[in-house]
Amino acid sequence: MSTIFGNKIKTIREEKQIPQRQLAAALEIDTATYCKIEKGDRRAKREQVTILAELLEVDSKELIRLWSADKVYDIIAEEEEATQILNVVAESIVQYKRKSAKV
Amino acid sequence: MSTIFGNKIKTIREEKQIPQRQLAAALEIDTATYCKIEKGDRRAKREQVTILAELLEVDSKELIRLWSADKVYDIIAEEEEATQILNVVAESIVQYKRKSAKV
DNA sequence: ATTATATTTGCCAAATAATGTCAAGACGAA
DNA sequence: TTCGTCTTGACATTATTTGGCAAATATAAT
Repeated sequence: MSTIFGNKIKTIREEKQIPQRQLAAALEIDTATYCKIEKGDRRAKREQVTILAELLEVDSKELIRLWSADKVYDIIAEEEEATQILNVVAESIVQYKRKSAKV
Repeated sequence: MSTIFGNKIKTIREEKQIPQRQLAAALEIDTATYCKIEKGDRRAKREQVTILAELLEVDSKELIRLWSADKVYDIIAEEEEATQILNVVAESIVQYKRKSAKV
């Protein structure tokens, strides 16, 4: 699994010198599970990302962005034309916005 | 669920005037399931996409691209900053390529 | 070296999500 | 109506994800 998100929270946590144990407790999960989240073996839940953002004092939107990026990355990394896929998606988003703007 | 892929195969199928029943048989699934794939209620499996590409005589890479795009779209459509997420992913891909190029 | 603390890993069970089928309904054409 | 096609909902089955426990491996302090 991808580690865009995990690396980010790990870096910040280490900067702030907070043990995994403490964050795990706040998320109400095992330290082992928390560890896996940092390593990219487990995916944090959305609410957990929010909680982490508070504890680590980072912009939660930023974290959500990285967390989402991980999910996307995992899907397209396996594919040859990863970048083109992103283009297709970007296109679709634009098209959708056009439609909803009309309404 | 997103319908980038479903719409595509539906359009082509109709152009070619092939009944769903026939494609469903080729994919070894119920017509109901095939119908759902076109509607975006169910996701085709990767191998099924390949088979469809052959039967519909479309470039399989193209279809895979749309099929992947659907998956990505579903992830980020819910998020506010959908476009920024795509940027983060694009960035990560570039970075990964840099690293692998060095090796 | 020994103890204490922190992190990591493997494996299993529980929870969740996905896939597929069946049965029934909708729709249009003949 | 009847036939063929398409669609939908409920349900069963499967696959994937998630979390905890226990054990292993760092890391740090004494």
